[in-house]
Amino acid sequence: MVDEGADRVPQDQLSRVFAALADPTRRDLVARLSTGDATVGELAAPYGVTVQAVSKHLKVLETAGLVSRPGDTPRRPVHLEAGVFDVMTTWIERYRAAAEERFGRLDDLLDRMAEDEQTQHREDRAQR
Amino acid sequence: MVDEGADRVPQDQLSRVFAALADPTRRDLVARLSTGDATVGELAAPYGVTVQAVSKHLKVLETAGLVSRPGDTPRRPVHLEAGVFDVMTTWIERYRAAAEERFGRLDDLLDRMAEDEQTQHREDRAQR
DNA sequence: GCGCTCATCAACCAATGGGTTGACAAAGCA
DNA sequence: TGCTTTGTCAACCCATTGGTTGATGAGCGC
Repeated sequence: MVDEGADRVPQDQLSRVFAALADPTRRDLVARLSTGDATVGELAAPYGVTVQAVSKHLKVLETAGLVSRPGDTPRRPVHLEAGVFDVMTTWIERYRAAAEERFGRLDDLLDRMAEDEQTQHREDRAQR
Repeated sequence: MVDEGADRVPQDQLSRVFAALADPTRRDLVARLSTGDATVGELAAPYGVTVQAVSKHLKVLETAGLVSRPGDTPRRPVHLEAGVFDVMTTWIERYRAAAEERFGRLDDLLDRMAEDEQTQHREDRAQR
């Protein structure tokens, strides 16, 4: 309803991307992948969790489209797909813009109200 | 580790904001609030869920800082705090930028490799 | 003051999510 | 070939979450 026309981005993917980045470990994985591709083992090393857990995290990131892993051999590199960020920023900007525009209108309204109040007084003493 | 210095934005809030927006109902609430404040009842009306459920969603949005509700009387308006969007876009842009810069460097690297191949011949006189 | 409506709180339920351990498939190396 | 390393799959555990129903407070209209 409010979203009519916003379906250029499927709601599901939006949910998956936001959900994927809701986890601090996964955000950190993304952060590290932003500096270069890495293998699962390399990614798992710095954490206090098992490789299996990291593997799960990567699958979440993959189904969200944030990460790709060409091939299916061991030691294949994990690659960050930064393009998906656009899906989020597009959504965010849409509503931020709407909210700010509304603020703009509100500010205008307040300005006009304040102005009217002042005009009240000016009314009495002056018409220059 | 990769995040050193990125703590201007507390990880917790980042998690809460992303998690809040991972739910389609909550995204829709934000969308509708971007067009103007509303009461809980008004927000709940269009959905097939109970008012209690919407109340819970609003609490999630509130603890994420996405929404505020001044006062504590019934029928108080729910207000969108669009400023929190910056928390997300800041995070996103940081790593998008890093990834894109890396792509840039990769291109550079490939360029340099191609160049080196050509430079092989010049090697003879380039004493270093 | 008496109800009515609006919203929250509380308890509960089913489903999801992040984590573990254990078993297993697939390269790489002796 | 056989062993080791790397990663995934499967089952299970516990905490969290989105939803419900039921009861309880807080203002507003009569």
